[in-house]
Amino acid sequence: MSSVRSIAKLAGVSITTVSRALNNDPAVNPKTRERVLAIANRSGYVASVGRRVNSNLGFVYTDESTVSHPFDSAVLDGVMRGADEQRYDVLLTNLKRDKRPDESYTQFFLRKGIRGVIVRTMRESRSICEAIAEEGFPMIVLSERFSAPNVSYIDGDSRADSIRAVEYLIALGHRRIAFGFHSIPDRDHMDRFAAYKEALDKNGIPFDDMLVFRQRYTLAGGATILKMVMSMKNRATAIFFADPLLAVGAVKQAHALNIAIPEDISIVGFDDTDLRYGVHPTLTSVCQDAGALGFEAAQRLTRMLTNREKEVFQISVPTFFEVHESTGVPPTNIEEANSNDENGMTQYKTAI
Amino acid sequence: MSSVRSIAKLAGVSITTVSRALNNDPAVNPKTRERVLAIANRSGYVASVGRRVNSNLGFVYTDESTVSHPFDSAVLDGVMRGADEQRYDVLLTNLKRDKRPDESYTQFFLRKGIRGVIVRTMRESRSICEAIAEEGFPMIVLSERFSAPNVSYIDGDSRADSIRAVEYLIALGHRRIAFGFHSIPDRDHMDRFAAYKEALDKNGIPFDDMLVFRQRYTLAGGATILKMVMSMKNRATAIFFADPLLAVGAVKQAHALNIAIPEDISIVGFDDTDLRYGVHPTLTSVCQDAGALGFEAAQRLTRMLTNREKEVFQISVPTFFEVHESTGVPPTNIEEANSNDENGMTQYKTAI
DNA sequence: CTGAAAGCGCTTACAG
DNA sequence: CTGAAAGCGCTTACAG
Repeated sequence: MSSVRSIAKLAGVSITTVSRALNNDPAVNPKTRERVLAIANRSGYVASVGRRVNSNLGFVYTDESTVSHPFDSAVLDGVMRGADEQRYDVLLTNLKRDKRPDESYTQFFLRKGIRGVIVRTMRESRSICEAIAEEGFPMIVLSERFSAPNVSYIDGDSRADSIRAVEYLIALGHRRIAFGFHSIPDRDHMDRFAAYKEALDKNGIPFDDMLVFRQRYTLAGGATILKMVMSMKNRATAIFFADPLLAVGAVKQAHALNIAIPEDISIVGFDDTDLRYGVHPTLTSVCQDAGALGFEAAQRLTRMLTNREKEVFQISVPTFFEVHESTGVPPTNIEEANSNDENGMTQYKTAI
Repeated sequence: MSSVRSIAKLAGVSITTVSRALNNDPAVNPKTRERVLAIANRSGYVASVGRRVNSNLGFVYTDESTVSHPFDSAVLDGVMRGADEQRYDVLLTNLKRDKRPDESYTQFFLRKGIRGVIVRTMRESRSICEAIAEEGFPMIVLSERFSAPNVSYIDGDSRADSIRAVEYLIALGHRRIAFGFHSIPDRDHMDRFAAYKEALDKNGIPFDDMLVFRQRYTLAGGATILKMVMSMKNRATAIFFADPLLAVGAVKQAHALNIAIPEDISIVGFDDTDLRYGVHPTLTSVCQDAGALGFEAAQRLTRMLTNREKEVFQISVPTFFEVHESTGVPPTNIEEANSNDENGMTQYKTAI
């Protein structure tokens, strides 16, 4: 077992200094501190009370926690199953809330008794992941990608299928295709937005800013997008949603307004779990198994910790694209439908 | 701060014995062990490394973890928000998996660095909660009720509204009302089942075992129940679901089979979050705010820990009943609809 | 089944 | 900015 004593020997300092470095005593020389922490990380140090060793896996948010989103709750379920094998417990924690500004990430995690972390991050906090990797603390980032060779991640790669999804709509005859995504700037949604634009571009369809909609990841957000799309001049005939809740909310709103899917509007969703089967019609969707991603991340990380070997994983799991009943050819009488709107509400329901 | 030393003084033993009792050394006399652990609980003991004190709140399953169920993920979200105020971290752990058979619950929690627990439990493991309370470890049980005066709980009480829901169906004219619940025997579902029977009984409608359906809490489970209900002789004209996912799955399946809601069948759901708004028609539902329950539990427990005062909370938060569009009068031609089924699939869609 | 004493891991007041 | 030494909380080999 790694201890202050063994670290002291390796760092060529006293155990006093090691303890100070670990506890962020400002008296300690920054260079010394860094050397000590690097060694602590290399040797898998964690403070122990007698024989007692905490085997906690951190499930760490760099920003706000979003545990109740379908993606996160499925991931967390997978993480717990993955942590089971090596008998780790999962500690939920939040860097934004709890990390003291002057302590390093390693210091923060060690203070919490965490041996390794699975990190959920937003676009702006990517750099935090790079900093943690730089310190050498055992980590796997979930659902982000990094070019730096020292950052481990497991990523659901939805780019190819997002292009495929949009091109599928184009092949059906759609030319006005809207894009809906959520307001948290994470990489997944950026990917899907880029793919959306790329697919349009490849097929000679001009990108139109008016067709891009951003809302909070709620059913209400999806409903709002649907209403906005249906009420605009020269409206879209299809929507590609980058978020499951937005897609479900839009379908629901369409029913409420008596708008037929796919006769009046085609919808492609995104699904982290099996929500696409929860609505009618079943949503044509780009899909990933969030639970499997979480399981994989936790299993790999805990095995690594148990075996005391450092490896870097950079894994991209491709999504899959499923065609169901929410997509079809665009309505033929779209111009009329848009124009004969007398008192604000068009009568949709193209069929019948 | 409570320490082995202070406990030793109070218990009239040496610190050696205290340490042994805490660590479950079999050599220690059971009576002594019990006395020491009781004092440890009373004084809020938790092992510390130097000044370092872990402030972990345990989110503990007595059986299988069900983190991905909408109820649990909403509760967990609330628990994290509630734990924020007093800056506790949340440790997910599982008694079934990790507790050694010979250690007490207190020993188990202290070993994990947990100061207080929020417990999720099943019918059969209720007694575990009573045992934890008996040991005196700080705990709040979520979504169970206890008559023992020393067990704290926060419970969403759905009994009155479940009766109201079934009576609402009866008032609409329904006489054959099915009941669908999930296969995990928790108290909530038992409550709702009892309420269902009580409502029938109060209104002179005989209970029929054939109308009770139990499935795993999945969309597929709900779909199965709907298919079974629709295909039975002398079928039900309404279903009361005790689980959100079952209700949503049933609605979806009805759409797929072209069965109109509520024209062909009325559906009352149960909703822990806002899923009722995710389907069409919006589900008439018995509702509770699972996130609020979790928040309340975590906030009360952590405040209690911070203030070092022991209180017992026995709180029942009533659900609320919302009528939406999934319920209506029963179909008039039900007998014919049941009989003119030639090749196995009746043509429903009463309207039109 | 229990305790005095040695010892381990860590922190910290004191000294430089 | 650093370390030797005292000290704290805990565990454990030894003794009874």
